[in-house]
Amino acid sequence: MPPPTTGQAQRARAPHLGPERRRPLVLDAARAIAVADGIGAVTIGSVAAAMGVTRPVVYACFADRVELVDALLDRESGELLEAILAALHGSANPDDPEQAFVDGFRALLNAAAGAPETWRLVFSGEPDPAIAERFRDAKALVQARATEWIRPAMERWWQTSDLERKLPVLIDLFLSSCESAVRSLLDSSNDWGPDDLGTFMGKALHRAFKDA
Amino acid sequence: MPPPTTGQAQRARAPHLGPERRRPLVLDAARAIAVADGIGAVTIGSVAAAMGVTRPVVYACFADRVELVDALLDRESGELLEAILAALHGSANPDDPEQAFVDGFRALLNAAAGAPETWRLVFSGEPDPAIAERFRDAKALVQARATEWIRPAMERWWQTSDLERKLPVLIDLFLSSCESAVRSLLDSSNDWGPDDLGTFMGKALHRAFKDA
DNA sequence: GCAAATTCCTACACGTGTGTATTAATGTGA
DNA sequence: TCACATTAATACACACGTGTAGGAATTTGC
Repeated sequence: MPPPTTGQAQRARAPHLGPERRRPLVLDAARAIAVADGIGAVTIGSVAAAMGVTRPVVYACFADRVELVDALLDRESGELLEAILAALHGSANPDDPEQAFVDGFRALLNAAAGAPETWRLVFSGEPDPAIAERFRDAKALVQARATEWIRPAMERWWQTSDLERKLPVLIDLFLSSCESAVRSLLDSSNDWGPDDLGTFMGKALHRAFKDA
Repeated sequence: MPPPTTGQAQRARAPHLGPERRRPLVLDAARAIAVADGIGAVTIGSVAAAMGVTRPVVYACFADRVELVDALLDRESGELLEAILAALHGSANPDDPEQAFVDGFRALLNAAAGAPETWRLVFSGEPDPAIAERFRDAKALVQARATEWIRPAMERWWQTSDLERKLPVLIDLFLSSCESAVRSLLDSSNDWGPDDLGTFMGKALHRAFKDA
């Protein structure tokens, strides 16, 4: 006997989309789960359940969990990494170091404000050993680029002494400050916007770096 | 037939110690695993195997995984939290704000240098949802104490304007900088020590906060 | 309309980790 | 020395996640 009119009918069969057309939907579902419960909660089963489909359907789109999360991070963090690197490059104002810091932070925070869920996802940390590698790689790239930007700046502007020794410490401090700024921006319990927070943080970090 | 002289005899039965005497040994094994492979690798099974014992023996000491890791974090992070709070309190030099920052960072980093494994463990992040809560609690406590310390300082020393709005941002920046400093100290690829790094970071952060 | 290819669901086998009842060994005190 | 309490090992049942084969439904092309 087919289910009566009471309650929901037992779940209807999902439409025939095929791997190609379903793949983006899988990533959407995966992102929703990751934002809500962390990347660790993204399993083949949870993604399948979230989109009302069985696990083999997901396996038809991605070979395994790692490949799925990999694809998710590729899609989500691509423009994010672009934004970070652009924020570093675009702020190379050779005459006004303070303005360069401010411009950089404002560019970074405007990018974050434009896609808050993505940033919240990537900045929430990496609970999964199979995924940790990706984060390490991305961080290493940003670190390298930041070093590229900061080293000549400190040489040119402030003739900082003993730079090779201080640089690693300062780079870590700089990146931590960027993360902190993004956190503060995404923290909805305050009313900071990208521009005023960027100015505030940029000026503070400029002071910290100026006489280092 | 008992095992011949070749190879190791099949593992001997563990001595009768009882839960009370074995509990600290369990925590030692758990810490070793956590330091080596992260807290996520601390399972009842892995701990039992590491100490040459079967899982029920571990269950006799701790009701479940959460309670075990909880106890580990209690034992390991107790004096660590003490050290952080002491670093905050001890540096309340009311006349010289820069020296206060330097003293605070130096106290923090000296504590970290004194028990590097513990700090590396706690600062490596929190891969486990069941454990994340503990970290959040500890962080909230430190944040509250840091606010207590920084708010009057900024009022008294610098009459910072619009403090209520700026304070959350500055506190997050401050704590991020502390984490960054500890990371740099524990990073063996450089030659910074607690005192010189503390001085360097303390001065930098003082400049950042001075005219915020 | 209807056959055929595509796509989805059901069902299984496996691995790892949890938590517990039962059985066997060890110490210990009389 | 030997019975008895304590303690450890074996073995089981369960939950959850992975990954795969085979049968049923839906599209699509003719």
